[in-house]
Amino acid sequence: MFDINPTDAAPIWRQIEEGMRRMITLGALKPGDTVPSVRDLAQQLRVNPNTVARAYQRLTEHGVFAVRRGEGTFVADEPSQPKRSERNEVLRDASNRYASAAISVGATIGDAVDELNTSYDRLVREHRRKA
Amino acid sequence: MFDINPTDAAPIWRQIEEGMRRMITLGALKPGDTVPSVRDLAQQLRVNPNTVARAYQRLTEHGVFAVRRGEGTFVADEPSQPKRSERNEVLRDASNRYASAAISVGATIGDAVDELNTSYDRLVREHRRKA
DNA sequence: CCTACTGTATTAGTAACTTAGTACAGTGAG
DNA sequence: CTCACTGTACTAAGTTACTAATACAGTAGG
Repeated sequence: MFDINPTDAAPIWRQIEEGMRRMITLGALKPGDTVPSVRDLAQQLRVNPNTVARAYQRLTEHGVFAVRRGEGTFVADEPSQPKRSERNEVLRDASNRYASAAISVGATIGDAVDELNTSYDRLVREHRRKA
Repeated sequence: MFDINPTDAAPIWRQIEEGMRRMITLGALKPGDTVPSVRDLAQQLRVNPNTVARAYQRLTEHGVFAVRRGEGTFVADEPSQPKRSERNEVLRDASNRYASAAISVGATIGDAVDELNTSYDRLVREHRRKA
């Protein structure tokens, strides 16, 4: 599905949330698809079910997932994309962090862009593989 | 000097450490320059002196700063740059995080690169202004 | 000497995350 | 109905990280 990095500063539930959003954006998960159950995904990722549940709840609150109680969790028919303003804010914050890190280690803008292309392609490829 | 974002997931001491490295990389701080005292910078950034001290200690351990006890802290005569392998690792990790966030909000690679250019330029301009 | 500044060390408090265990309500297949 | 599965809720504990408050040690200048 996707990888969890326990050493990352970002909490696991956020990594799961982001991973699910990535898969939807890239088409590896389509509207109506069933999502692994809380307990299954927890076992697969070797984390606590509560951690997965937290990510699923957030995604449900934001209209990305739809829950049919007793049946399971599904990708919403029209998974809501974040508003453009919010999207831009997230992108800008992430960009600032990356630019800051890049400069602090002496990377040029060219280095940073090259590395970004590599990372982006890798993620796209990873998820397309399982679509 | 530089801005601190208290809402950022990254701890303040790391933001300070990164900010100092940026200023050195961009020439806003040169070898031999004196650095604000722990308490001064703490007051300026509205954070606890210990938080600044932690950043300074790390920079000193890595050979970026030099301390003369009782006198103050200075930029080392030859501030050490991280090894290429470590530099690449930091850059790659940061790039992965950025790419992941970008995809998760539906940004194209073009969007991500544009935003990166903006952030990079802004940081360079900010520090050049005070060099 | 003494005051004011430097960095440093120690201790405590606070908050977040993760894990664990248990329990409850709803659905569907046998 | 019964059983196995769904998501959800709650409490508790443990760990870790960050921040805060205070005291200590060294240096320079009046």
